[in-house]
This record gives sequence, structure tokens and C-alpha cells, in this order.
Amino acid sequence: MVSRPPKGSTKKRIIESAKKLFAEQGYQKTTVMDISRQAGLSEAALYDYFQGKEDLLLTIPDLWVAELIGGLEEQLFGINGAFNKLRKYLWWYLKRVEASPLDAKIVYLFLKTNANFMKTDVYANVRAFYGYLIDIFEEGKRSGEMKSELNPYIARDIFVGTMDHIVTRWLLKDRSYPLFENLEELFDLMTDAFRPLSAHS
Amino acid sequence: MVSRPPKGSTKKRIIESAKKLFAEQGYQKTTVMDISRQAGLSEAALYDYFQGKEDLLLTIPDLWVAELIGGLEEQLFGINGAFNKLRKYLWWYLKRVEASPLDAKIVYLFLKTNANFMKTDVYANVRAFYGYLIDIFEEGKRSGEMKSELNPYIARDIFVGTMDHIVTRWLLKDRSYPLFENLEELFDLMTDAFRPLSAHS
DNA sequence: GGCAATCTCCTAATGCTATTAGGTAAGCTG
DNA sequence: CAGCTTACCTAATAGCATTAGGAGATTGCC
Repeated sequence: MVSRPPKGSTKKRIIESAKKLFAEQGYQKTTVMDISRQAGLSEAALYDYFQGKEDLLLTIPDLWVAELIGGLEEQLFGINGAFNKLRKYLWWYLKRVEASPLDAKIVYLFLKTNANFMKTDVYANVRAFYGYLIDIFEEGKRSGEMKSELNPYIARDIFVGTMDHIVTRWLLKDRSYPLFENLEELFDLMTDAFRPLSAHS
Repeated sequence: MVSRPPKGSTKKRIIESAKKLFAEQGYQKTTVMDISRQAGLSEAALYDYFQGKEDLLLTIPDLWVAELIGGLEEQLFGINGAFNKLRKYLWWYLKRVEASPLDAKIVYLFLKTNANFMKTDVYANVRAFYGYLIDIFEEGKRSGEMKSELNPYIARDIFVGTMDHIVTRWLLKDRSYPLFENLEELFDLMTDAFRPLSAHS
């Protein structure tokens, strides 16, 4: 063997290759040979690192989602007020999506529809991430920033549903326009109904 | 040949079999043999009716979506007021989803992520269906029911995003709870911000 | 240094699956 | 009844994920 790649880099190379190809061509149309060629390996070698093609798909966003949830507390730290936290939450999430669109595409387009997704760490992390919203709504109700009758679970459905919709469309349209377009207006319209009756912006 | 099935029924039988199997096991894990066996045919005979497995997937929801958009005008006919129309729109859509969960599952989980989806009639119909909302928001603004600064496209994003989220979760959770649970409250919270400043419910 | 264990990668099956080739028998049409 | 069409079949073919089995390099231990 002439030269060997640095230790531990092969697994990363496989992940990067698969990520790129899945996002470009879709999961089904990408073959294991495509991935291994791109990574500079034989097909069989890939199986020393992953159990198979599906395992690879399920593993790809691990790091991205872990960082997403891990960074959330840091991002919200020191921010005062439920609406300010909500705003930061949305902006930070979209920032992460914008920074790693390939990961986002895989989570949104291929993973969420996979039958085994619900068994993965990624799913648990996504749930935890969305669960944070409940705390923010509870806090808003306690402080009086949000109306006392607000049902936090319903508010979360609206918030998450809208957020996911924005991201999904952006990804399906191949990121051909700025993700943050009109975001202020959207945020205000979406969250205005959470305020007490007398305090609409 | 002992007995032959009624004329024209074979195509329907294939569609029904595929629909059931795709919804149960997913698109990838369903084989053409599964489908043809369920329909009482050989694999090859299926290719006299469809170009292939993907064509079959793309064809399945044609009828459902056509009925969805076709029935919308009839449903909204005679209803007075933008909020009343919006409410009817949501209720009727969810009613259709509840009545044909297999079609809905295929559209939501397998079709929307398919690269060729955007080229299908189903996609055009879905767009037309969502486009209706813009008219409703314009009408609401004109009549004064909705606030004059309302951006109809942003309002649509919130409405569609939330609606899709509700449906997707219900389908992923295998329809284990009533789809219409808490819907009144959700509708009110989601649309309240569309009203003029002085008129919150 | 020598040697066994381990790591990293390979070539060559294997077996499943979508799709196609080519054919047969029943009904329909003139 | 001869030819055509319809609806279906059996038997390839070709692509792909996955596995078997092994070769050469590297590492750890004496």
C-alpha cells in the first residue's frame, strides 16, 4: 500500500460522501457503489464501518442534531422574556439549517419518513428540541407575557408546523431564495395570538 | 382460463393492493411481487398497466387529490365570511384525510419527498388547493374581517404548515388518536392573529 | 527483532428485486 | 373461421445490497 489515509478519517469520508450523494440524488437512487467510489473505497470496505445503507442514512445527522440540541441552552442563556427566547429559538434553528443544508435535507426528506426513524437517537433529540418550546410557553404564561389560557401544546404545534414548513419548502426549492426572507413578519404574525388580549403588537 | 375478473377491474385491484402495501410497509420495503400477488397476478402482468413501481406510486393518489380540489368549491359555496370559509376549509380537508388515510399517508410520507413529485398532476392539484387560501385571505382583508396589513402569503404559510404538521403526526402515530382533537382551540389560536387589532376573540 | 493479533481494505460470490422478452390462450371482428 | 387484440403467463436479464473469505499492513507484546 502506497499511502494510507489518516487514522479515523475513513468513516468521516464515507459520511461526507453519502451525505452529498443522498442530498443530491435522493436515498433510493444513490447506490452503495456510488458512495464507496466517492469515498475512494471498495463497496465491501464500507461494511466495516456501517451495517448497511440504511444504517448510514440513520447515522449521518447524528452530529448535526446533537450539536443543535447541545447548543440550544447556550443560545438561550441570558435571554430575558419568553418572546425573546422564542425569537432566538427560531433564528438559531434556521441558522443551523442554513449552515448545514445537506444534513437538514436528509432529516427532512429522507429520515422523517423512514419507518425506523422513531427508534433513532436523532428522533429523541428532535423531540427534546421541540420540547423546549413547552418550557418557553410555560414561562411566558407565568410572567404574563403570554395569555393565561394559552395551551402550550397547541402553540407548539403551530410554531413547529410553521417552522418545518418554511424549512421544507426552502429545501425542496433547492435553496433558491434567502431562508430568512420575511421572517420578522412571519414571527410576529405567528406569535401575536399568544399574547394577552390587551397587548397585541 | 376458468374465470376472468370483470373488465377494467384489474387496474383498480393493482392500485388498491399497492396502496395498502405501501401504506403498511413503506414504498421501499414493498416489492412488485408483493403487489402483484396481492392483486392475484404475475409480476409481468402489472407492467401492462403501469410503467413500473414508481409510476404506480405517483398514480395512486390521483383520484383522491382530484376529488379534494374538485369538492372544495362545492364545500365553500354559500358560506359567508372569510373565517367561516377558513374553518370549513380545514375541517373538510381533515375529513378527507380521515376518510382516506392510505392516500394521505402516501402523499405525505412517500410522494412529497420523491424527486419526480413536482412533475405530477398531484403536485399541481395540491398547489391549487393551497392557492385557494390566498383568495380567502384577500376576501377577509377586503371585508374588514382580517387586518389590512395581513400578508396573505405569510398567513398561508402558517395555516398550511400547521395543518400539514397535524396530519403528518397523526399519520406517523398510526392514527391512534382522534384527528379532530382540540381542533377548535387550534383553529382559534392560529387564526386569531389574522383579525384586526381591536377584534380579537 | 519476531510474531501473533488486529485493522483496513480488497476481489469475488450470493441472493433478492425491478424490469423485459417472448409466448399462449381466450375472446372479438370481419 | 382467420386474424387481431387483450390479458395474462414463464423465464430470462441486469442491477444492487450484502456477505465470504482473504491479503497486506500495523500494532502490541515478548
